[in-house]
Amino acid sequence: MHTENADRTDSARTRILDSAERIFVSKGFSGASLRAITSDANVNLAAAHYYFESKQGLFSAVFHRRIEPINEQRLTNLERLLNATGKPDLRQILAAFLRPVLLHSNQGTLEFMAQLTAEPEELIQPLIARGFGHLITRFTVALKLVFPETSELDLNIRFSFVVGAMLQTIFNRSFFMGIGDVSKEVMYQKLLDFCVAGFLNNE
Amino acid sequence: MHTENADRTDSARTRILDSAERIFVSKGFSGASLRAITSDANVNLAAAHYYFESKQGLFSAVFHRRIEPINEQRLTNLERLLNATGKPDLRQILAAFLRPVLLHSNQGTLEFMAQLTAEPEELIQPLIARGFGHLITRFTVALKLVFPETSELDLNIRFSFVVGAMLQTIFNRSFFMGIGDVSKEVMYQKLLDFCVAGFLNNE
DNA sequence: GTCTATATTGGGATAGAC
DNA sequence: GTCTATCCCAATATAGAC
Repeated sequence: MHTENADRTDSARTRILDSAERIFVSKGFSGASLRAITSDANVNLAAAHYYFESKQGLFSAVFHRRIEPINEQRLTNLERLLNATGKPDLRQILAAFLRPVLLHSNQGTLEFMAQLTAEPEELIQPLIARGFGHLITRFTVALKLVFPETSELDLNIRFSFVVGAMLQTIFNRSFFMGIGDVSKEVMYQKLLDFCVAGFLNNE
Repeated sequence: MHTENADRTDSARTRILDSAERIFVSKGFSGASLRAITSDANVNLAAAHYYFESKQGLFSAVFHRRIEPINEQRLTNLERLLNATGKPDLRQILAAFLRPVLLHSNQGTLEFMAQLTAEPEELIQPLIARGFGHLITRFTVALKLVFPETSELDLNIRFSFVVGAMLQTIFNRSFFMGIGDVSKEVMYQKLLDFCVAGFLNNE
């Protein structure tokens, strides 16, 4: 799928990915047409099929390009944490999960991730399973170290609140940053404070 | 748009609304076709246009049927609270917002509400403005009574975390209720505890 | 108010020239 | 690897009979 020379061919391929990402975000999978995407990317309609075979293939490629690096970073953060200290604290674990998204990702990646939750089951389920399954397992195990008395179900429920607050932050960030001077570092701290406090109390 | 007799005509109209709600939820606005909706509702394709004029009109009707009663209930809860006590507490305010959704709405309504956030801007922006604008204003004012020292921007940010956790709860509820025996009352309490603690800490 | 039939558009996908 | 042309299908919408 990937050739060794990387100039003109990659730039067309990359332009398609960039345009697709933006249009999938604003219109959703069904609402985005290959015609709109390829026109935006200044390539021929057939190029999309040449590089990605199908619209689903293109969506999948957009997904993996952005989500996998983030989740690898999250796992790296977590492993480093567990190796350094026998029993990490809650804030460190949540930070390992939230930091790569809130601080080290561009807005396009974030909005694509948020958009994912609303796509049809049959489209995203295989992507989620491959991209997030291992991650959630590892974080649940880590959380269990901090809350050995708490059931895994309970930990998963609280963790879903964290995910929800994070996604809402992504959706609204540009909105809030438009109103006041709210940097992404500030948003990150506010979100982390909120989640740590919420997680702890919820015994 | 609405006739006085309410038997066969309303039942067709209602069946279309019900089917539309379910299919919009699972496929999104663009992914849902009038053909799929009317076929599911056992009415003719043309009936959808007869009752709702266009696909957008149908979407709008689904929105108003479900969201307006919920938001009226939220406002009623809030007004009762403010009239009863000079200075309500945070938990009461958040409960006024969350209770109508988590305890008194059917799953279809909830999923439709969650799905909303991901629809294209131009589709939902007018609906959101009309359906949620006043609500958010009133709740922000109420929160300002509890946190007079905190900026409105900050209150809005924290409130968005609450909304995010709520939406994630909607998305995942059937999932969690499948795993363990987690009733909606339990989910509601866990969510409320999480949000109150998160909101308070985040000074 | 319900249905058939159809106008019209737009979409994904592919064949085949270059 | 890029482009044109086209196939084929599905979609919204509407006209008009009943």
